[in-house]
Amino acid sequence: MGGSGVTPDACPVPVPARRIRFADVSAIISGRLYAEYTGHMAISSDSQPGSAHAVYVALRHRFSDGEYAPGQRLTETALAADLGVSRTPVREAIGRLLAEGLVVQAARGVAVAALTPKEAKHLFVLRADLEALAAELAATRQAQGQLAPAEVDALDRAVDRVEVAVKAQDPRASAQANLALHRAIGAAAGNPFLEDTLHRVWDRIAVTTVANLDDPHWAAAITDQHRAIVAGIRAGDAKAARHAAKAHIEAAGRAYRPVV
Amino acid sequence: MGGSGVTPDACPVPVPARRIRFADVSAIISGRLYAEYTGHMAISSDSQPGSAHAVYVALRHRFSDGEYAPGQRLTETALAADLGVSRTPVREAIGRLLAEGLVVQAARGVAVAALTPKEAKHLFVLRADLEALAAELAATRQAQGQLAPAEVDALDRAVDRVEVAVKAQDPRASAQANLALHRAIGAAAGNPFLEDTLHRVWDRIAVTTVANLDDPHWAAAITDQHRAIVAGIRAGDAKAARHAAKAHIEAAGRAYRPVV
DNA sequence: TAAGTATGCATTGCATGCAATGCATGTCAA
DNA sequence: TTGACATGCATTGCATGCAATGCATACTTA
Repeated sequence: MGGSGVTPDACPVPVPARRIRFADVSAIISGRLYAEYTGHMAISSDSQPGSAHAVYVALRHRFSDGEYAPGQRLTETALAADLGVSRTPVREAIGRLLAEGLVVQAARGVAVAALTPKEAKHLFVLRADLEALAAELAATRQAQGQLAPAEVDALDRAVDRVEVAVKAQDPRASAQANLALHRAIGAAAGNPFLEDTLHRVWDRIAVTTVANLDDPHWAAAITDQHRAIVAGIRAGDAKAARHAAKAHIEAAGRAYRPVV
Repeated sequence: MGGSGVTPDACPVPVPARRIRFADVSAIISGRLYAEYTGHMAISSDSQPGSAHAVYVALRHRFSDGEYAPGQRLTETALAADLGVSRTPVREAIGRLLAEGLVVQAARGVAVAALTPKEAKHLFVLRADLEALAAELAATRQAQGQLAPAEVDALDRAVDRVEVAVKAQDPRASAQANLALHRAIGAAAGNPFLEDTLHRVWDRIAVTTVANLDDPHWAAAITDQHRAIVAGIRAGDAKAARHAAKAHIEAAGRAYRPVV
């Protein structure tokens, strides 16, 4: 389809741009709508083909592994060579990361997004409210009998795992277990959009969490707060769950120290 | 546009697309860290060069204008021809839209995301909480004297404009004014991450808002609810503002009817 | 030595070629 | 007429070429 089919006067499209010209021939397919999505909203990350997506996942992994220093510049050429693909899929993956705010536009390409203290504060404010909502919704579902007992039990076990890891002073395992718990709560809320938003926020903070658990004072308090949240959910007490979650994240925000 | 490449003065896409010079900024840094200017978080939409971004903005515009039917399929070839660019920037833009959930992966490419009633419900639950937080933060800032009087007055005027448009039974203007008001509140919250998240949610609902204001019952109530929110903000009463905002969005959610 | 300037090169951004894929349509047989 | 099958073609996905851009370094000059 090179440029051969482009009409010469097709180029100037006025800013309002309200004409759909592409409905010409093939846009609408025999009246059939393709809205057959299966709700792959949150964590749709997997089950997608193509190396562009593979690059995206790989980069994402490296990010949460803290493999790149905040502020570090990434060149698509280097990434392409590193991952053994051409620049096109790399470019596409970077575009998504850009849209998600995990990388920012730098002088010449992109750089790994860093968090200023002020940004961190804002993020934690948002996160506190989102997690409060998640806990609230989870508790509500529990009260309405929409939560499987196994799911609730899993929350308790997740809390246990965090406790063990924290006590073992294993920052990496702690962060992982902690994230798993919060993820589970997010899932228990049963709202895919909320879940998706939470993931965005967590990803943005990712590196932080590791550093957070170094604080012994904070480490001592974390399990109690986790238990309070899960207790609220188990009891179906939306208000209690909300407040516990909010308090927890706010405490986490106060414990936050930038990873310099 | 065969093999000649793009002509110097071609007008590929209807977007200003001013070049910004990073030179000044990055020359100062000159070290390895380009992490300073992470500011472009909320509404970073503009002030970015390149036709890929232009395509993204153009598509986004069309989406919120309801120019594409939900479920309608989009082919990158057609879009490229329509916008007068090659497939590469189109592909990149679509990637971002995909990441934002505004389009979904279809059988052969992507389709405009539709909202099932259940999804809409979830979306409004999230939105209610987010806007509640925004109102709360705005009120808090007002109480702390961080909000310019002009900004607060602007909120009132925005409410007025919605009222006028609704009374004039102009759905399109109503939707626009309504969005402007909510945007202003979001901005007054002073949290770029919250603002960004709100934008995502609004965009996902965009089409809905237009249809919403058709309901006369709802149209009658909307101004009072708006006033309650702004009154709470003006008074610096975080709690009142939060509750008013939450109630407002919940009411909007109930008034929601899918746009068939 | 420090400041200003010119130049080379790394890197991006876009266009396009080529191959793989799978949907849709037309054809043939029961 | 209806079903299955085969074929063609639209469309995507990836790689690569080419030109533009601006950073960094070396060089010149005061």
